[in-house]
Amino acid sequence: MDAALQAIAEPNRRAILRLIWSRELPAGEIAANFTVTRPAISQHLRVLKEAGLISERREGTKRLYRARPEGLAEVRAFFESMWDTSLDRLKEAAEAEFQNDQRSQHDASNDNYSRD
Amino acid sequence: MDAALQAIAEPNRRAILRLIWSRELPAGEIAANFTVTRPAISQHLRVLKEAGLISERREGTKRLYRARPEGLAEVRAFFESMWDTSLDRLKEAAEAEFQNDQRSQHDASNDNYSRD
DNA sequence: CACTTACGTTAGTATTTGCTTACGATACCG
DNA sequence: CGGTATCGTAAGCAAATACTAACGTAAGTG
Repeated sequence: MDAALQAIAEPNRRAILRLIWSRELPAGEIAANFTVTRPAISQHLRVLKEAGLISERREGTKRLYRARPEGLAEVRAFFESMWDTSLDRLKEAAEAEFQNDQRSQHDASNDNYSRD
Repeated sequence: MDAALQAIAEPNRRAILRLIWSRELPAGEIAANFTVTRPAISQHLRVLKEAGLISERREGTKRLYRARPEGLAEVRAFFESMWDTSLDRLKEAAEAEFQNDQRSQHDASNDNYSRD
């Protein structure tokens, strides 16, 4: 899962993933959609493959790539787990609000980032 | 959203996020949970904050940090969108298969950078 | 066979990243 | 005021990263 998160942190790799999410494409056509060189895309494809996010299939001299949704689902589980624990927090917040009616800043969090 | 994905790609930052997901914690106590030095954690906190993933509150000489689920939700939207487009694709694929075998890239995905 | 197509791989490089060791800033307390 | 917590910032460094140019490889094609 660590490798998958690392892989999708790169914008070009996310674009690749989107490109071959539902249709299979040869490496050349994938690379044609980017400004970087073909070897660069080839390297990105390797990272994605080793992260389990895409699959490769050879057909003659071509290599067809396709996204592997199961790989991303693995990453998605990370977020779901976070939201599960977030229920604890919501419960705490609810209890606090029940005890004393204080409307200080329980939702503000807008732009109260302070700066020196 | 780019910054958020980049931020959670780092294992220590994910650990920080989990640590302050449901409870507010001062920087020192956060750092106490790691082997790296306190300044390193301080830098991670800055990255997380600039990515909109955490919020900071000052109390005396302490700085209390807390996760900002809205930030992660933003990232989660990325995954949802992937699955949404996947449905579109599947529908298209089904229709295409029903009608005939036609290969025109009418959807153009998005910005297709070109290169020679 | 030579030649082409469609790729990956290697070597080298500039930039970014995560870290540590100083140092600076701010709130507090006597 | 000086001294102590608590914490961010600056500088510097080793490692990782994303890239390009050049080369290597395997599958056709004549």
